[in-house]
Amino acid sequence: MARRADHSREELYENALEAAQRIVETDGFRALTARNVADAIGYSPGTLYNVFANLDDMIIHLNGRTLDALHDRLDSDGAPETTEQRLGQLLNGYLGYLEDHPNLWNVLFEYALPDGQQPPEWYGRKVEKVLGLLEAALAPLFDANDSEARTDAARTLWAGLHGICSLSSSGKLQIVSTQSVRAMAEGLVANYVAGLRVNRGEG
Amino acid sequence: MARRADHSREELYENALEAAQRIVETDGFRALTARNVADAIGYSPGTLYNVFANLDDMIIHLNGRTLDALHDRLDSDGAPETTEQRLGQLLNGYLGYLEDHPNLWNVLFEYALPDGQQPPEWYGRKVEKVLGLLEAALAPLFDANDSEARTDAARTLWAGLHGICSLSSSGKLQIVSTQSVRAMAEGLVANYVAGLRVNRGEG
DNA sequence: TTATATATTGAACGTTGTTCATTTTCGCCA
DNA sequence: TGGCGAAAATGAACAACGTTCAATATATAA
Repeated sequence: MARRADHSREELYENALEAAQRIVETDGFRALTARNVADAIGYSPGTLYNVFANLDDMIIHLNGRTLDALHDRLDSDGAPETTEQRLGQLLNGYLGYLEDHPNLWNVLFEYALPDGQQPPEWYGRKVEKVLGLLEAALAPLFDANDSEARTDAARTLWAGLHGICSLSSSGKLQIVSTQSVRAMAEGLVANYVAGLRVNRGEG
Repeated sequence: MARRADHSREELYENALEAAQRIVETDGFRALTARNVADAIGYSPGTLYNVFANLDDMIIHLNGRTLDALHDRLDSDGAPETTEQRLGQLLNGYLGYLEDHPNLWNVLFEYALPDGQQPPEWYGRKVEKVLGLLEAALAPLFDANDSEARTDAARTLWAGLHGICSLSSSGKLQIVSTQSVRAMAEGLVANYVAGLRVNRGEG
């Protein structure tokens, strides 16, 4: 028992996260245990602690992968003509990812670090990368030099979408149909953007 | 040892939830364990299972209390003149509660039942009661008979606020100041409502 | 006073995250 | 080729978790 040359540290990292992802997608967040992941990759639980600091750390890395996948899905190369079209494209991508990977999405947003711990810096960069797509789509609605308002708007829309999907998927919004989620999300984007146009026109 | 006449079942229920609340507010969600609650009320862990089906059930009842408290706080009797003033009042109440009871708020929104389980029906009624306040505030923006649009708008705003506060408090929005949260929340309400007015004017 | 019913217990079970002394193997150098 | 040092992997062990339930002690009824 030791020094198996089966896998490098990088391979172990990849295999563990792949297994974690499969476990979450198949059996949900509560099935994501150290022993389950270790079994899935054919190693003992202790080995995981050579790769990750602890389970929290592993989950954050899993969420990092999810953010990357979401970003790739949203970063399509189609060139829509209007701001509204581009936002609709992003919304479709977001809801589509949520539909394809509900459990992964769940871990991404519902998992919280203990107490007041903050995610690491590299994680924040991944978040910013996704938010950057939204910012770019919203750019036509703002003065080029008013980057703060643009950033705030992107965060607000992003958070608003998250709130709708999060509360509805956990049954905290008294919602029945899945159509209603899409309608609310579209309404949020449409009305918020319309409001931005109005206020910009006034300002 | 058994049948202490110390407390009735109702008192036990109240004491347990009070203890649970204090534990959450003091030490956070991860400190909310059956043994901690049992210790706090001077009973053994097994006794809790005479009052609640399990810990999930206890947490849902705790969240029910939180919803009641939030409702009472929002249901102030001031009579603001404009729709925007009333919405600002509700927003202040919401953010105020979040500031006063961050950990309770956290459990209310971040705790999710396992798998696809739904909250019980009485819990849904408490949610609807809070949403009703928002609906009433938004009523002037809709035709009296279009209750569906009104309901959707209330849910959307409610969920949007939740998203902003949830993501920012867990460090997933790259936000530094607490002022920024308020600014985003105010921006969400202002722009969304402005958008509602525009679209209603068009329709 | 005795009997019945029931509230309460706390030991016990299986599982969790996590640690670390031990063991085994790899890679290198003589 | 032989062996030595470094390091990877183990898995038993620990404390704490949710949960169960036979045993028990007490309140109440007879």
